[in-house]
Amino acid sequence: MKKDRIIIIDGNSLINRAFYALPPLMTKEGHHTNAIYGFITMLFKVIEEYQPQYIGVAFDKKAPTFRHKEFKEYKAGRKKMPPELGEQMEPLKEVLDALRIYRIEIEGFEADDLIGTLAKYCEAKGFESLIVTGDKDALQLASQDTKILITKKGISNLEIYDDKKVLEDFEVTPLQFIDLKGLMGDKSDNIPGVPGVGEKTAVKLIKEFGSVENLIQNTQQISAAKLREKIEDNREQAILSKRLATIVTNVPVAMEIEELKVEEFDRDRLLELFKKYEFNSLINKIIGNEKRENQGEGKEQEQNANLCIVTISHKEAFEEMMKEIKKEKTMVLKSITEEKNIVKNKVIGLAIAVGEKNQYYIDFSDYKDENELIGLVKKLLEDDTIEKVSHDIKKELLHFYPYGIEIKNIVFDTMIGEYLIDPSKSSYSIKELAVQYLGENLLDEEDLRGTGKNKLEIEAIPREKLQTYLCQQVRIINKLTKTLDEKIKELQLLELYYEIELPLAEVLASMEFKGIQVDKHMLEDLKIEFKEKIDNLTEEIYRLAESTFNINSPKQLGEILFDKLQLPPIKKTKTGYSTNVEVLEKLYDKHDIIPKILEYRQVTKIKTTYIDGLLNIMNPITGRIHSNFNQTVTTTGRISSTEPNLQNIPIKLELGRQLRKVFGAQQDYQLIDADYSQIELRVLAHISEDKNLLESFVKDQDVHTRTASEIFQVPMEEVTSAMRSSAKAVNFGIVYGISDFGLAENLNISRYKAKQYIESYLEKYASVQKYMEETVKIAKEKGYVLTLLNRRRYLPEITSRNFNIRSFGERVAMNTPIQGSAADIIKIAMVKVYKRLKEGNFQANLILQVHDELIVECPNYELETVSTIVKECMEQAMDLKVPLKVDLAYGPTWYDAK
DNA sequence: GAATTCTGCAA
DNA sequence: TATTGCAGAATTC
Repeated sequence: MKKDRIIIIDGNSLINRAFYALPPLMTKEGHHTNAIYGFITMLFKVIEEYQPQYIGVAFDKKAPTFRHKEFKEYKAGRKKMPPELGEQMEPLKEVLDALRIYRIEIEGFEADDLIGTLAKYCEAKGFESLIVTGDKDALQLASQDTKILITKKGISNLEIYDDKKVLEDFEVTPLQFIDLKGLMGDKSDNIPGVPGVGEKTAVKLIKEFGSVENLIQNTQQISAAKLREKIEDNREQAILSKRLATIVTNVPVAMEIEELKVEEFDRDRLLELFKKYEFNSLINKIIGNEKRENQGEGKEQEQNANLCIVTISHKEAFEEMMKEIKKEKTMVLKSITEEKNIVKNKVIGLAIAVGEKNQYYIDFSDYKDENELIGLVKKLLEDDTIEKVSHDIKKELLHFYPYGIEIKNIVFDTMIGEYLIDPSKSSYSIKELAVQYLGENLLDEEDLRGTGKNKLEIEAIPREKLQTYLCQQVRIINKLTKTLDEKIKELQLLELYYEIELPLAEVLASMEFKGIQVDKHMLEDLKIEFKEKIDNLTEEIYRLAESTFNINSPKQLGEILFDKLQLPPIKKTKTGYSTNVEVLEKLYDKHDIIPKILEYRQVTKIKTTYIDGLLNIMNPITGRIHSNFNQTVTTTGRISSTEPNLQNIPIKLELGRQLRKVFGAQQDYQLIDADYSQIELRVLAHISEDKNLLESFVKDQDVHTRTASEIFQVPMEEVTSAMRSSAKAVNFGIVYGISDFGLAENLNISRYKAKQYIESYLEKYASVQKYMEETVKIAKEKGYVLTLLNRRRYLPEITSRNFNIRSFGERVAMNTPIQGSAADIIKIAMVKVYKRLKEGNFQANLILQVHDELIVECPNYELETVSTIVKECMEQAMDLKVPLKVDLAYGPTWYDAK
């Protein structure tokens, strides 16, 4: 018969391990959770792996133990538990209670003693015991039936020890482990041992004499005189140390072993706690397990349980569905396409939810007459009387543009909704939403396609799987719409959501679809030109270094510069020497190789990131670049751009700026470039109502010159360019949430001087100071900050007891309302421009946004009108206490339009 | 192959 | 130890 198995966990040891092994995790409300998370992950892992019949977690009690009574310095000098960990103890116990796992705690005894007693008891009963701990002390308990699982590096690796393994690894028996400690002592518990005896000597002695007692009775046999003396002088201390290190195995415990029997956990309570601590992956795991258990007949059927799908494959069925939709007036849609090309993607499947119960699914390859189908879908999606809801509607728009279909009457997007509710999340998938709001576990793309080399092409996914996947999604979206809408209302985000973000999705879709023209020939010529430059520089650098190496590798470059050439290392990174521009510039005159490396860096950056990058991603059909504009990435409300990032095309240095010549308007068109002048400082003037700052903008002064004049106390005419550029840095600093350290770094001046600059700024701009203090205060009280349109960002960092984290929170509190309000403003402008151009049937198109700048591709004959419209929409976007100013220019290329 | 680090580009 | 992003190359796991 198989033995019963018990797992005994050293709670204190394990939670400590988990705490230090994991990066800090925090909930929205600012509770630290990393130790709980790590502990539970580890717990689940051992339970899964060893399937115990019994389980218990032992904790230390605060009360002093017999060891303290015997030796009052016991555990003295031990560092107090950091509060970030301390606050996690009680929550962990709550979770264990929800798991219905027995907690073993007895006053006057340490967890070790309870574990030892329990293990010996179980051994006698014929159980197999597994002790999980991060502490080697427990190894003294190892035997054939009592095994010790010790955490190795991190938390996921456990090493298993029985008596044999202990002997193998440490050359002593488990019980002799105690003797070792008697001699070596233990710093962390403040057990003295014999001074001067370390691990090596202790092992040697115990191997020879067998035990501490035998050793001190036979000291005359120790040949080394010094060692003998040490042992003889510390006899009592060795004995005492051994006793302190001995785990007690006969604690009087009034406990029934049956209490430790594994039980069904309290599901609802557990999910509630996991939700509170935002352990979404654990929620997933539990729900996933339940699904698997209930399954029996395969995953598909289970996943289908909540679905009621009607498949549409002919006209009559489609029209039947259409009737149903018209009755309901609202539909949720989600489609999937072959991954080919943005301008000719082919839709494979379309799922539609109508009301709570019904899902329809159209498999495009099942439908006989494709033209007929497209016609019907067009009629449906363009029907202005039917409201459309989706998750990531921009994607849906793009899926249907190639068919000449424009989805009309879009009323909700759950992805954007959740983004406004909390913009700090790392992902906004339907799966996440389902877990968070409904506790449901869905298929995701990974389940569908697999990962790595086994990843399937979308075309290769079995049809039924695709159908289930999409129908699940529309069902969930439908369920979530109301909840999210209410939340949006509650947070006073209605205007931002319905007037700005939702219409913006369509603007972004159109920008992506349109793309921007690039000059392929020019790029190819540049590629050759830059390759030659790089080859020459490489050769030159190798010559100067007198060896070949990978110049791109900071590690190898560091070795050449700082070891071989003996240049002074200015700065270090986590892994070695820093070789960044600042460092290299300080070394500029120290060696001829440095200027070459700087040039090499500049040239390779342009070639690899921009020239090669752009050529790789050019659309072969349109000859244009269709960047992806993401609406739910930034925490402040800005838009981000990827594949490629068109928001960081070089401009500061002429060499890089030349690249802008490859971005052009098509024949007989111009690029109009319109950018806000000082939008962030204008926002700051508006929010803070600072007299000086307001006046600066109302009078349309050069704001940096004005700032210089204030800080340095000279008339504006006497401001030198050096003063102006310092003032400019201060203005930047103000927007970012200033610190003297940061300003000093940026201006390359002393921290003291930077502090003076800041102080004189805040003195002159007193209301700015007041605003900064106020916003930090509000952030601390409420836990979030708001933009002009109530866009919200939570700041759990701001109450941290860690100075760095808290300071970060404070800077973010100051910066987000400014950066975020500027983002609100340009988004309004984008929606307005798009609308005006569309309604006026202009041929011009908005094609790019770069945070404070809009780019429109415009036919020559519309130039004047469109320029006026763009300028007007931008300047009138919001009514502030200062005017919004827009600089506008146009030309055949982006280079010329700036 | 995925994740992380360093570097550097923009507003 | 200044805000928000994205990407390429090297390196590590």
